[in-house]
Amino acid sequence: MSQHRHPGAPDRAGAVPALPDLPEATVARLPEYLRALHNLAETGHETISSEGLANAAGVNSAKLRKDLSQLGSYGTRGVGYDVGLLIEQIEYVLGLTQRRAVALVGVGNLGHALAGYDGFASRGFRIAALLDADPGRVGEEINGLVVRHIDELPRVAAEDSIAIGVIATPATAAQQVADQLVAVGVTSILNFAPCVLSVPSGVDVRKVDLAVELQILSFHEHRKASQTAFPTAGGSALTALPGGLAVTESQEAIGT
Amino acid sequence: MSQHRHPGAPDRAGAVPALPDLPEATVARLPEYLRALHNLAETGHETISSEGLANAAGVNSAKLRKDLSQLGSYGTRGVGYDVGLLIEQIEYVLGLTQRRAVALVGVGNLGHALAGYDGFASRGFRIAALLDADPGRVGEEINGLVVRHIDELPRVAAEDSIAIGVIATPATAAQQVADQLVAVGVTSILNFAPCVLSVPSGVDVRKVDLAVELQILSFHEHRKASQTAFPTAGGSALTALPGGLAVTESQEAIGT
DNA sequence: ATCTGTGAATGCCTTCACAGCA
DNA sequence: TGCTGTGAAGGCATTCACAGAT
Repeated sequence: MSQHRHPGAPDRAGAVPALPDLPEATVARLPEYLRALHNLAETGHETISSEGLANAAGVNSAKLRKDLSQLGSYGTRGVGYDVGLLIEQIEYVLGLTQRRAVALVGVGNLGHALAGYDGFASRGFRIAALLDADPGRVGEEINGLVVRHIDELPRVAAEDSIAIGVIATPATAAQQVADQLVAVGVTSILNFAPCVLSVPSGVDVRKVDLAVELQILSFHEHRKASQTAFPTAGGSALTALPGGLAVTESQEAIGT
Repeated sequence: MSQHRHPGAPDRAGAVPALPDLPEATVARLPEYLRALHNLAETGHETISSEGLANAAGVNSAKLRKDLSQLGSYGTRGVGYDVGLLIEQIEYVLGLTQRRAVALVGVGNLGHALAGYDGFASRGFRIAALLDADPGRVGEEINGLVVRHIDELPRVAAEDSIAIGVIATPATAAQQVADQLVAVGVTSILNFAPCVLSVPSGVDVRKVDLAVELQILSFHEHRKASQTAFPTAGGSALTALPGGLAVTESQEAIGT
Protein backbone atom coordinates (compact mmCIF):
# COMPACT_ATOMS: atom_id res chain seq x y z
CA MET A 1 0.00 0.00 0.00
CA SER A 2 1.22 3.47 -0.95
CA GLN A 3 4.41 1.95 -2.11
CA HIS A 4 7.50 3.44 -0.59
CA ARG A 5 7.34 7.12 -0.14
CA HIS A 6 9.35 8.76 2.59
CA PRO A 7 8.64 12.40 1.96
CA GLY A 8 9.51 14.99 4.55
CA ALA A 9 5.86 15.83 4.89
CA PRO A 10 2.73 13.90 4.00
CA ASP A 11 2.56 14.32 0.26
CA ARG A 12 1.43 17.85 -0.17
CA ALA A 13 1.54 17.96 -3.97
CA GLY A 14 -1.72 17.52 -5.85
CA ALA A 15 -5.21 17.12 -4.43
CA VAL A 16 -5.80 15.88 -0.91
CA PRO A 17 -3.67 12.83 0.04
CA ALA A 18 -6.58 10.49 -0.07
CA LEU A 19 -7.32 9.88 3.65
CA PRO A 20 -7.73 6.15 3.24
CA ASP A 21 -10.95 5.36 5.08
CA LEU A 22 -9.50 3.93 8.27
CA PRO A 23 -11.39 1.46 10.47
CA GLU A 24 -12.96 3.25 13.44
CA ALA A 25 -11.08 1.06 15.88
CA THR A 26 -7.83 2.26 14.36
CA VAL A 27 -8.86 5.91 14.43
CA ALA A 28 -9.67 5.61 18.12
CA ARG A 29 -6.18 4.36 18.85
CA LEU A 30 -4.17 6.82 16.78
CA PRO A 31 -4.41 9.56 19.44
CA GLU A 32 -2.96 7.15 21.96
CA TYR A 33 -0.05 6.32 19.67
CA LEU A 34 0.49 10.00 19.12
CA ARG A 35 0.72 10.71 22.82
CA ALA A 36 3.17 7.87 23.32
CA LEU A 37 5.28 9.10 20.40
CA HIS A 38 5.48 12.59 21.85
CA ASN A 39 6.71 11.11 25.12
CA LEU A 40 9.34 9.12 23.24
CA ALA A 41 10.44 12.16 21.28
CA GLU A 42 10.88 14.14 24.48
CA THR A 43 13.04 11.44 25.99
CA GLY A 44 15.35 11.53 23.00
CA HIS A 45 14.24 8.49 21.00
CA GLU A 46 14.60 8.94 17.27
CA THR A 47 13.43 5.49 16.36
CA ILE A 48 11.13 2.94 17.98
CA SER A 49 10.12 -0.66 17.29
CA SER A 50 6.51 -1.75 17.03
CA GLU A 51 7.02 -3.66 20.25
CA GLY A 52 8.32 -0.59 22.07
CA LEU A 53 5.62 1.74 20.83
CA ALA A 54 2.96 -0.86 21.52
CA ASN A 55 4.07 -1.06 25.16
CA ALA A 56 4.10 2.70 25.52
CA ALA A 57 0.59 2.89 24.15
CA GLY A 58 -0.82 -0.09 25.99
CA VAL A 59 -1.70 -2.34 23.05
CA ASN A 60 -0.11 -5.39 21.51
CA SER A 61 2.39 -5.06 18.73
CA ALA A 62 0.51 -6.92 16.01
CA LYS A 63 -2.41 -4.56 16.41
CA LEU A 64 -0.13 -1.58 16.32
CA ARG A 65 1.61 -2.70 13.15
CA LYS A 66 -1.68 -3.33 11.41
CA ASP A 67 -2.97 0.06 12.48
CA LEU A 68 0.10 1.86 11.21
CA SER A 69 0.15 -0.07 7.98
CA GLN A 70 -3.30 1.37 7.27
CA LEU A 71 -1.79 4.84 6.98
CA GLY A 72 0.56 3.64 4.29
CA SER A 73 3.02 3.44 7.11
CA TYR A 74 6.53 4.58 7.46
CA GLY A 75 8.60 1.87 9.14
CA THR A 76 11.90 0.30 8.22
CA ARG A 77 12.24 -3.47 8.47
CA GLY A 78 14.95 -4.51 10.85
CA VAL A 79 14.93 -1.06 12.45
CA GLY A 80 11.54 0.29 13.44
CA TYR A 81 9.65 3.53 12.98
CA ASP A 82 11.09 7.03 12.75
CA VAL A 83 9.49 8.82 15.67
CA GLY A 84 9.39 12.27 14.14
CA LEU A 85 8.05 11.04 10.84
CA LEU A 86 5.32 9.02 12.48
CA ILE A 87 4.23 11.98 14.59
CA GLU A 88 3.88 14.05 11.43
CA GLN A 89 1.92 11.31 9.72
CA ILE A 90 -0.54 10.75 12.51
CA GLU A 91 -1.04 14.45 13.16
CA TYR A 92 -1.77 14.89 9.51
CA VAL A 93 -4.28 12.07 9.37
CA LEU A 94 -6.04 13.28 12.50
CA GLY A 95 -6.31 16.73 11.00
CA LEU A 96 -4.20 18.31 13.70
CA THR A 97 -2.00 20.32 11.38
CA GLN A 98 -4.48 23.12 11.84
CA ARG A 99 -5.36 24.10 15.38
CA ARG A 100 -9.12 23.64 15.60
CA ALA A 101 -11.33 26.11 17.40
CA VAL A 102 -13.67 24.73 20.04
CA ALA A 103 -16.78 26.34 21.53
CA LEU A 104 -17.67 25.20 25.02
CA VAL A 105 -21.30 25.53 26.02
CA GLY A 106 -22.22 25.33 29.69
CA VAL A 107 -19.86 26.74 32.26
CA GLY A 108 -21.07 24.97 35.35
CA ASN A 109 -19.01 22.65 37.44
CA LEU A 110 -17.68 20.53 34.63
CA GLY A 111 -17.55 23.33 32.08
CA HIS A 112 -15.26 25.33 34.35
CA ALA A 113 -12.85 22.45 34.59
CA LEU A 114 -12.88 21.88 30.84
CA ALA A 115 -12.30 25.56 30.20
CA GLY A 116 -9.15 25.38 32.29
CA TYR A 117 -7.89 22.03 31.03
CA ASP A 118 -4.36 22.37 29.59
CA GLY A 119 -4.61 19.12 27.68
CA PHE A 120 -6.75 20.73 24.99
CA ALA A 121 -4.34 23.50 24.20
CA SER A 122 -1.31 21.23 24.24
CA ARG A 123 -2.84 18.67 21.96
CA GLY A 124 -4.16 20.56 19.00
CA PHE A 125 -7.15 22.57 20.12
CA ARG A 126 -7.98 26.11 21.06
CA ILE A 127 -10.95 26.92 23.22
CA ALA A 128 -12.20 29.91 21.34
CA ALA A 129 -15.44 30.66 23.16
CA LEU A 130 -17.32 29.99 26.37
CA LEU A 131 -21.10 30.21 26.28
CA ASP A 132 -23.90 29.82 28.78
CA ALA A 133 -27.62 30.44 28.91
CA ASP A 134 -27.58 31.71 32.49
CA PRO A 135 -27.31 35.54 32.48
CA GLY A 136 -25.73 35.29 35.92
CA ARG A 137 -22.74 33.54 34.42
CA VAL A 138 -22.35 35.74 31.37
CA GLY A 139 -19.46 38.14 31.75
CA GLU A 140 -17.48 35.95 34.11
CA GLU A 141 -13.88 35.52 33.05
CA ILE A 142 -12.35 32.05 33.04
CA ASN A 143 -8.79 31.45 32.06
CA GLY A 144 -8.65 34.64 30.03
CA LEU A 145 -11.95 34.13 28.22
CA VAL A 146 -15.18 35.95 28.96
CA VAL A 147 -18.37 33.90 29.10
CA ARG A 148 -20.87 35.06 26.49
CA HIS A 149 -24.56 34.42 26.18
CA ILE A 150 -25.63 31.44 24.08
CA ASP A 151 -27.64 33.75 21.83
CA GLU A 152 -24.37 35.13 20.56
CA LEU A 153 -23.47 31.74 19.16
CA PRO A 154 -24.09 32.69 15.52
CA ARG A 155 -21.75 35.65 15.78
CA VAL A 156 -19.14 33.65 17.70
CA ALA A 157 -19.24 30.79 15.21
CA ALA A 158 -18.68 33.13 12.32
CA GLU A 159 -15.91 35.15 13.96
CA ASP A 160 -13.92 32.21 15.28
CA SER A 161 -14.85 29.60 12.65
CA ILE A 162 -15.74 27.05 15.27
CA ALA A 163 -15.04 23.46 14.22
CA ILE A 164 -16.17 21.54 17.28
CA GLY A 165 -18.82 22.16 19.93
CA VAL A 166 -18.54 20.80 23.45
CA ILE A 167 -21.75 20.46 25.46
CA ALA A 168 -21.33 20.57 29.23
CA THR A 169 -24.85 21.65 30.15
CA PRO A 170 -27.45 19.75 32.18
CA ALA A 171 -29.19 17.02 30.21
CA THR A 172 -32.37 19.06 29.92
CA ALA A 173 -30.63 21.75 27.88
CA ALA A 174 -28.38 19.57 25.78
CA GLN A 175 -30.65 18.85 22.82
CA GLN A 176 -31.50 22.50 22.36
CA VAL A 177 -27.84 23.45 22.46
CA ALA A 178 -27.04 20.72 19.95
CA ASP A 179 -29.70 22.12 17.62
CA GLN A 180 -28.20 25.59 17.95
CA LEU A 181 -24.70 24.30 17.23
CA VAL A 182 -25.91 22.43 14.17
CA ALA A 183 -27.78 25.51 13.00
CA VAL A 184 -24.60 27.56 12.89
CA GLY A 185 -22.77 24.88 10.93
CA VAL A 186 -20.93 22.87 13.58
CA THR A 187 -20.53 19.28 12.41
CA SER A 188 -18.71 17.72 15.38
CA ILE A 189 -20.02 17.62 18.92
CA LEU A 190 -18.58 16.25 22.13
CA ASN A 191 -21.43 15.67 24.57
CA PHE A 192 -20.89 15.43 28.33
CA ALA A 193 -24.59 15.59 29.15
CA PRO A 194 -26.14 12.24 30.08
CA CYS A 195 -28.65 12.03 27.24
CA VAL A 196 -28.96 10.97 23.64
CA LEU A 197 -28.74 13.71 21.03
CA SER A 198 -30.56 13.73 17.70
CA VAL A 199 -28.58 15.37 14.95
CA PRO A 200 -28.76 15.43 11.17
CA SER A 201 -26.65 12.90 9.34
CA GLY A 202 -23.26 14.30 8.56
CA VAL A 203 -22.89 15.56 12.10
CA ASP A 204 -20.70 13.46 14.37
CA VAL A 205 -21.44 13.13 18.06
CA ARG A 206 -19.24 11.56 20.67
CA LYS A 207 -20.48 11.14 24.18
CA VAL A 208 -18.61 10.98 27.45
CA ASP A 209 -20.63 10.00 30.49
CA LEU A 210 -18.62 9.94 33.67
CA ALA A 211 -21.18 7.99 35.67
CA VAL A 212 -21.34 5.32 32.99
CA GLU A 213 -17.63 4.69 33.35
CA LEU A 214 -18.05 4.10 37.06
CA GLN A 215 -21.02 1.84 36.47
CA ILE A 216 -19.02 -0.34 34.13
CA LEU A 217 -16.31 -0.63 36.77
CA SER A 218 -19.01 -1.43 39.29
CA PHE A 219 -20.15 -4.35 37.17
CA HIS A 220 -16.67 -5.81 37.22
CA GLU A 221 -16.36 -5.28 40.97
CA HIS A 222 -19.62 -7.11 41.36
CA ARG A 223 -18.41 -9.95 39.19
CA LYS A 224 -15.11 -10.26 40.98
CA ALA A 225 -16.91 -10.35 44.32
CA SER A 226 -19.36 -13.01 43.17
CA GLN A 227 -16.53 -15.12 41.80
CA THR A 228 -14.54 -15.19 45.03
CA ALA A 229 -17.72 -16.55 46.58
CA PHE A 230 -16.97 -19.77 44.67
CA PRO A 231 -13.29 -20.37 45.50
CA THR A 232 -13.22 -23.44 43.26
CA ALA A 233 -14.86 -22.07 40.16
CA GLY A 234 -13.47 -19.60 37.65
CA GLY A 235 -10.11 -21.14 36.83
CA SER A 236 -6.81 -19.35 37.24
CA ALA A 237 -8.12 -15.80 37.08
CA LEU A 238 -8.05 -13.34 39.89
CA THR A 239 -5.39 -14.02 42.46
CA ALA A 240 -5.74 -10.81 44.43
CA LEU A 241 -2.59 -8.73 44.27
CA PRO A 242 -0.26 -11.26 42.68
CA GLY A 243 3.44 -10.70 42.32
CA GLY A 244 4.15 -9.45 38.82
CA LEU A 245 2.73 -6.45 37.06
CA ALA A 246 0.25 -7.36 34.38
CA VAL A 247 1.10 -6.24 30.95
CA THR A 248 -0.47 -2.96 30.15
CA GLU A 249 -2.94 -4.97 28.11
CA SER A 250 -5.18 -5.30 31.12
CA GLN A 251 -6.62 -1.89 30.33
CA GLU A 252 -7.80 -3.23 27.04
CA ALA A 253 -9.36 -6.32 28.44
CA ILE A 254 -12.08 -4.07 29.74
CA GLY A 255 -12.54 -2.43 26.39
CA THR A 256 -13.29 1.15 25.54
CA MET B 1 -32.35 -19.19 29.31
CA SER B 2 -33.25 -18.84 33.01
CA GLN B 3 -36.65 -20.16 32.22
CA HIS B 4 -39.44 -17.99 33.37
CA ARG B 5 -38.86 -16.42 36.70
CA HIS B 6 -40.49 -13.13 37.52
CA PRO B 7 -39.49 -12.69 41.11
CA GLY B 8 -39.96 -9.35 42.81
CA ALA B 9 -36.23 -9.11 43.25
CA PRO B 10 -33.38 -10.80 41.43
CA ASP B 11 -33.38 -14.24 42.96
CA ARG B 12 -31.90 -13.71 46.38
CA ALA B 13 -32.24 -17.28 47.61
CA GLY B 14 -29.20 -19.53 47.49
CA ALA B 15 -25.69 -18.66 46.39
CA VAL B 16 -25.04 -15.70 44.13
CA PRO B 17 -27.41 -15.48 41.11
CA ALA B 18 -24.76 -16.54 38.67
CA LEU B 19 -23.85 -13.26 36.95
CA PRO B 20 -23.80 -14.78 33.50
CA ASP B 21 -20.55 -13.55 31.96
CA LEU B 22 -21.93 -10.84 29.71
CA PRO B 23 -20.17 -9.65 26.55
CA GLU B 24 -18.24 -6.44 27.24
CA ALA B 25 -20.16 -4.62 24.54
CA THR B 26 -23.37 -5.41 26.35
CA VAL B 27 -22.01 -4.34 29.73
CA ALA B 28 -20.99 -1.00 28.26
CA ARG B 29 -24.55 -0.39 27.06
CA LEU B 30 -26.44 -1.42 30.18
CA PRO B 31 -25.79 1.90 31.96
CA GLU B 32 -27.28 3.70 29.00
CA TYR B 33 -30.41 1.54 29.10
CA LEU B 34 -30.64 2.18 32.81
CA ARG B 35 -30.56 5.92 32.35
CA ALA B 36 -33.24 5.74 29.66
CA LEU B 37 -35.39 3.54 31.89
CA HIS B 38 -35.18 6.00 34.76
CA ASN B 39 -36.33 8.74 32.44
CA LEU B 40 -39.24 6.60 31.31
CA ALA B 41 -40.20 5.76 34.88
CA GLU B 42 -40.23 9.45 35.79
CA THR B 43 -42.52 10.25 32.90
CA GLY B 44 -44.98 7.64 34.08
CA HIS B 45 -44.31 4.72 31.74
CA GLU B 46 -44.86 1.35 33.34
CA THR B 47 -44.10 -0.66 30.27
CA ILE B 48 -41.92 -0.10 27.20
CA SER B 49 -41.31 -1.90 23.93
CA SER B 50 -37.85 -2.81 22.72
CA GLU B 51 -38.32 -0.28 19.96
CA GLY B 52 -39.21 2.48 22.40
CA LEU B 53 -36.38 1.77 24.80
CA ALA B 54 -33.93 1.40 21.95
CA ASN B 55 -34.84 4.88 20.71
CA ALA B 56 -34.48 6.36 24.15
CA ALA B 57 -31.06 4.80 24.52
CA GLY B 58 -29.81 5.53 21.03
CA VAL B 59 -29.35 1.98 19.75
CA ASN B 60 -31.32 -0.25 17.43
CA SER B 61 -33.94 -2.56 18.77
CA ALA B 62 -32.40 -5.87 17.72
CA LYS B 63 -29.27 -5.04 19.62
CA LEU B 64 -31.25 -4.03 22.65
CA ARG B 65 -33.29 -7.23 22.66
CA LYS B 66 -30.19 -9.37 22.37
CA ASP B 67 -28.53 -7.44 25.19
CA LEU B 68 -31.49 -7.83 27.49
CA SER B 69 -31.93 -11.47 26.66
CA GLN B 70 -28.41 -12.00 28.01
CA LEU B 71 -29.60 -11.13 31.49
CA GLY B 72 -32.25 -13.84 31.31
CA SER B 73 -34.53 -10.99 30.43
CA TYR B 74 -37.87 -9.97 31.66
CA GLY B 75 -40.07 -9.03 28.73
CA THR B 76 -43.56 -10.09 27.73
CA ARG B 77 -44.26 -10.94 24.11
CA GLY B 78 -46.90 -8.80 22.59
CA VAL B 79 -46.45 -6.23 25.35
CA GLY B 80 -42.88 -5.17 26.10
CA TYR B 81 -40.74 -4.79 29.19
CA ASP B 82 -41.84 -3.84 32.68
CA VAL B 83 -39.90 -0.66 33.37
CA GLY B 84 -39.58 -1.10 37.12
CA LEU B 85 -38.56 -4.71 36.88
CA LEU B 86 -35.96 -4.01 34.25
CA ILE B 87 -34.45 -1.22 36.35
CA GLU B 88 -34.10 -3.61 39.26
CA GLN B 89 -32.53 -6.24 37.05
CA ILE B 90 -29.97 -3.97 35.49
CA GLU B 91 -29.07 -2.29 38.76
CA TYR B 92 -28.56 -5.68 40.27
CA VAL B 93 -26.33 -6.88 37.45
CA LEU B 94 -24.26 -3.70 37.53
CA GLY B 95 -23.78 -4.10 41.24
CA LEU B 96 -25.57 -0.87 42.04
CA THR B 97 -27.73 -2.29 44.82
CA GLN B 98 -24.99 -1.21 47.18
CA ARG B 99 -23.81 2.37 46.94
CA ARG B 100 -20.10 2.12 46.19
CA ALA B 101 -17.56 4.39 47.83
CA VAL B 102 -15.19 6.27 45.55
CA ALA B 103 -11.87 7.89 46.41
CA LEU B 104 -10.86 10.77 44.20
CA VAL B 105 -7.15 11.50 43.96
CA GLY B 106 -6.01 14.84 42.58
CA VAL B 107 -8.07 17.92 43.29
CA GLY B 108 -6.81 20.21 40.57
CA ASN B 109 -8.93 21.68 37.86
CA LEU B 110 -10.63 18.48 36.80
CA GLY B 111 -10.70 16.92 40.26
CA HIS B 112 -12.62 19.90 41.59
CA ALA B 113 -15.28 19.44 38.96
CA LEU B 114 -15.55 15.72 39.56
CA ALA B 115 -15.84 16.28 43.30
CA GLY B 116 -18.83 18.48 42.67
CA TYR B 117 -20.46 16.41 39.97
CA ASP B 118 -24.02 15.45 40.95
CA GLY B 119 -24.21 12.63 38.47
CA PHE B 120 -22.11 10.37 40.66
CA ALA B 121 -24.31 10.68 43.71
CA SER B 122 -27.51 10.31 41.75
CA ARG B 123 -26.35 7.22 39.92
CA GLY B 124 -25.08 4.87 42.54
CA PHE B 125 -21.85 6.28 43.90
CA ARG B 126 -20.65 8.18 46.92
CA ILE B 127 -17.49 10.21 46.81
CA ALA B 128 -16.10 9.21 50.15
CA ALA B 129 -12.70 10.87 50.12
CA LEU B 130 -10.69 13.55 48.35
CA LEU B 131 -6.93 13.18 48.34
CA ASP B 132 -4.02 15.20 47.02
CA ALA B 133 -0.25 15.18 47.32
CA ASP B 134 0.05 18.97 47.42
CA PRO B 135 0.12 20.16 51.07
CA GLY B 136 -1.24 23.48 49.88
CA ARG B 137 -4.47 21.77 48.87
CA VAL B 138 -4.86 19.57 51.93
CA GLY B 139 -7.49 20.94 54.29
CA GLU B 140 -9.50 22.67 51.60
CA GLU B 141 -13.18 21.87 51.76
CA ILE B 142 -15.01 20.95 48.56
CA ASN B 143 -18.68 20.14 48.54
CA GLY B 144 -18.65 19.18 52.21
CA LEU B 145 -15.54 17.02 52.05
CA VAL B 146 -12.12 17.99 53.34
CA VAL B 147 -9.12 17.24 51.14
CA ARG B 148 -6.69 14.89 52.89
CA HIS B 149 -3.09 14.08 52.13
CA ILE B 150 -2.45 11.11 49.90
CA ASP B 151 -0.39 9.49 52.64
CA GLU B 152 -3.59 8.99 54.56
CA LEU B 153 -4.89 6.69 51.83
CA PRO B 154 -4.42 3.47 53.83
CA ARG B 155 -6.46 4.83 56.70
CA VAL B 156 -9.10 6.27 54.37
CA ALA B 157 -9.41 3.04 52.44
CA ALA B 158 -9.95 1.04 55.60
CA GLU B 159 -12.43 3.47 57.16
CA ASP B 160 -14.59 3.98 54.10
CA SER B 161 -14.04 0.62 52.39
CA ILE B 162 -13.23 2.25 49.09
CA ALA B 163 -14.31 0.24 46.06
CA ILE B 164 -13.16 2.47 43.22
CA GLY B 165 -10.31 4.93 42.81
CA VAL B 166 -10.47 7.88 40.45
CA ILE B 167 -7.19 9.40 39.30
CA ALA B 168 -7.33 13.04 38.28
CA THR B 169 -3.70 13.94 38.78
CA PRO B 170 -1.15 15.06 36.19
CA ALA B 171 0.21 12.21 34.08
CA THR B 172 3.53 12.28 35.92
CA ALA B 173 1.91 11.32 39.22
CA ALA B 174 -0.65 8.85 37.93
CA GLN B 175 1.36 5.62 38.03
CA GLN B 176 2.49 6.22 41.57
CA VAL B 177 -1.06 6.93 42.68
CA ALA B 178 -2.25 3.79 40.93
CA ASP B 179 0.35 1.77 42.79
CA GLN B 180 -0.80 3.25 46.05
CA LEU B 181 -4.44 2.49 45.30
CA VAL B 182 -3.61 -1.08 44.39
CA ALA B 183 -1.53 -1.43 47.56
CA VAL B 184 -4.54 -0.63 49.72
CA GLY B 185 -6.71 -3.13 47.90
CA VAL B 186 -8.55 -1.06 45.30
CA THR B 187 -9.34 -3.23 42.28
CA SER B 188 -11.09 -0.73 40.01
CA ILE B 189 -9.57 2.49 38.73
CA LEU B 190 -10.91 5.25 36.53
CA ASN B 191 -7.98 7.13 35.05
CA PHE B 192 -8.28 10.67 33.69
CA ALA B 193 -4.54 11.18 33.36
CA PRO B 194 -3.25 10.89 29.80
CA CYS B 195 -0.96 7.92 30.30
CA VAL B 196 -0.99 4.15 30.39
CA LEU B 197 -1.12 2.54 33.82
CA SER B 198 0.46 -0.78 34.75
CA VAL B 199 -1.54 -2.72 37.29
CA PRO B 200 -1.60 -6.31 38.49
CA SER B 201 -4.02 -8.64 36.78
CA GLY B 202 -7.33 -8.65 38.55
CA VAL B 203 -7.35 -4.86 38.70
CA ASP B 204 -9.57 -3.13 36.15
CA VAL B 205 -8.63 0.17 34.65
CA ARG B 206 -10.79 2.38 32.50
CA LYS B 207 -9.36 5.47 30.92
CA VAL B 208 -11.02 8.69 29.90
CA ASP B 209 -8.89 11.09 27.89
CA LEU B 210 -10.70 14.26 26.98
CA ALA B 211 -8.20 15.33 24.34
CA VAL B 212 -8.45 11.96 22.63
CA GLU B 213 -12.18 12.46 22.16
CA LEU B 214 -11.56 15.76 20.42
CA GLN B 215 -8.84 14.25 18.27
CA ILE B 216 -11.19 11.55 17.06
CA LEU B 217 -13.72 14.21 16.13
CA SER B 218 -10.94 16.12 14.43
CA PHE B 219 -10.23 13.12 12.23
CA HIS B 220 -13.82 13.04 11.07
CA GLU B 221 -13.81 16.77 10.44
CA HIS B 222 -10.70 16.32 8.38
CA ARG B 223 -12.29 13.52 6.43
CA LYS B 224 -15.47 15.42 5.78
CA ALA B 225 -13.46 18.40 4.56
CA SER B 226 -11.33 16.29 2.23
CA GLN B 227 -14.42 14.61 0.80
CA THR B 228 -16.15 17.82 -0.14
CA ALA B 229 -12.99 18.62 -2.05
CA PHE B 230 -14.05 15.89 -4.49
CA PRO B 231 -17.72 16.67 -5.12
CA THR B 232 -18.08 13.64 -7.38
CA ALA B 233 -16.42 10.95 -5.26
CA GLY B 234 -17.77 9.32 -2.14
CA GLY B 235 -21.25 8.35 -3.20
CA SER B 236 -24.38 9.50 -1.45
CA ALA B 237 -22.82 10.27 1.91
CA LEU B 238 -22.55 13.66 3.45
CA THR B 239 -25.02 16.16 2.18
CA ALA B 240 -24.24 18.95 4.59
CA LEU B 241 -27.19 19.76 6.84
CA PRO B 242 -29.88 17.80 5.03
CA GLY B 243 -33.53 18.03 5.89
CA GLY B 244 -34.50 15.21 8.19
CA LEU B 245 -33.07 14.35 11.56
CA ALA B 246 -30.87 11.31 11.48
CA VAL B 247 -31.91 8.49 13.71
CA THR B 248 -30.12 8.66 16.99
CA GLU B 249 -27.97 5.90 15.55
CA SER B 250 -25.57 8.46 14.17
CA GLN B 251 -23.88 8.60 17.55
CA GLU B 252 -23.10 4.98 17.19
CA ALA B 253 -21.73 5.27 13.73
CA ILE B 254 -18.72 6.88 15.31
CA GLY B 255 -18.49 4.12 17.81
CA THR B 256 -17.30 4.04 21.36
C1' DA C 1 -51.98 -8.92 15.96
C1' DT C 2 -48.08 -7.65 18.45
C1' DC C 3 -43.71 -7.84 20.18
C1' DT C 4 -40.03 -10.70 22.40
C1' DG C 5 -36.27 -14.10 22.16
C1' DT C 6 -32.98 -16.22 19.18
C1' DG C 7 -30.74 -19.10 15.37
C1' DA C 8 -28.27 -17.89 11.30
C1' DA C 9 -25.69 -14.76 8.44
C1' DT C 10 -22.72 -11.11 7.92
C1' DG C 11 -19.13 -8.03 8.87
C1' DC C 12 -15.51 -6.10 11.78
C1' DC C 13 -11.54 -6.55 14.68
C1' DT C 14 -7.88 -9.03 16.65
C1' DT C 15 -4.39 -12.33 16.65
C1' DC C 16 -1.32 -15.51 14.62
C1' DA C 17 2.44 -16.65 11.96
C1' DC C 18 5.50 -15.90 8.42
C1' DA C 19 7.24 -13.94 3.97
C1' DG C 20 10.23 -10.49 2.67
C1' DC C 21 13.05 -6.34 3.12
C1' DA C 22 17.11 -4.02 5.44
C1' DT D 1 19.58 -11.50 12.12
C1' DG D 2 15.77 -8.27 13.29
C1' DC D 3 11.74 -6.25 12.47
C1' DT D 4 7.93 -4.65 9.51
C1' DG D 5 3.90 -5.56 6.62
C1' DT D 6 0.22 -8.70 5.68
C1' DG D 7 -2.47 -12.93 4.25
C1' DA D 8 -5.22 -16.19 6.76
C1' DA D 9 -7.75 -17.80 10.77
C1' DG D 10 -10.49 -17.13 14.56
C1' DG D 11 -13.46 -14.63 17.69
C1' DC D 12 -16.91 -10.93 18.69
C1' DA D 13 -20.51 -8.02 17.74
C1' DT D 14 -24.27 -6.53 14.94
C1' DT D 15 -28.01 -7.31 12.10
C1' DC D 16 -31.53 -9.97 9.91
C1' DA D 17 -35.60 -12.42 9.93
C1' DC D 18 -38.79 -15.36 11.93
C1' DA D 19 -40.66 -18.81 15.29
C1' DG D 20 -43.34 -18.62 19.11
C1' DA D 21 -45.46 -16.59 23.24
C1' DT D 22 -49.35 -13.62 24.85
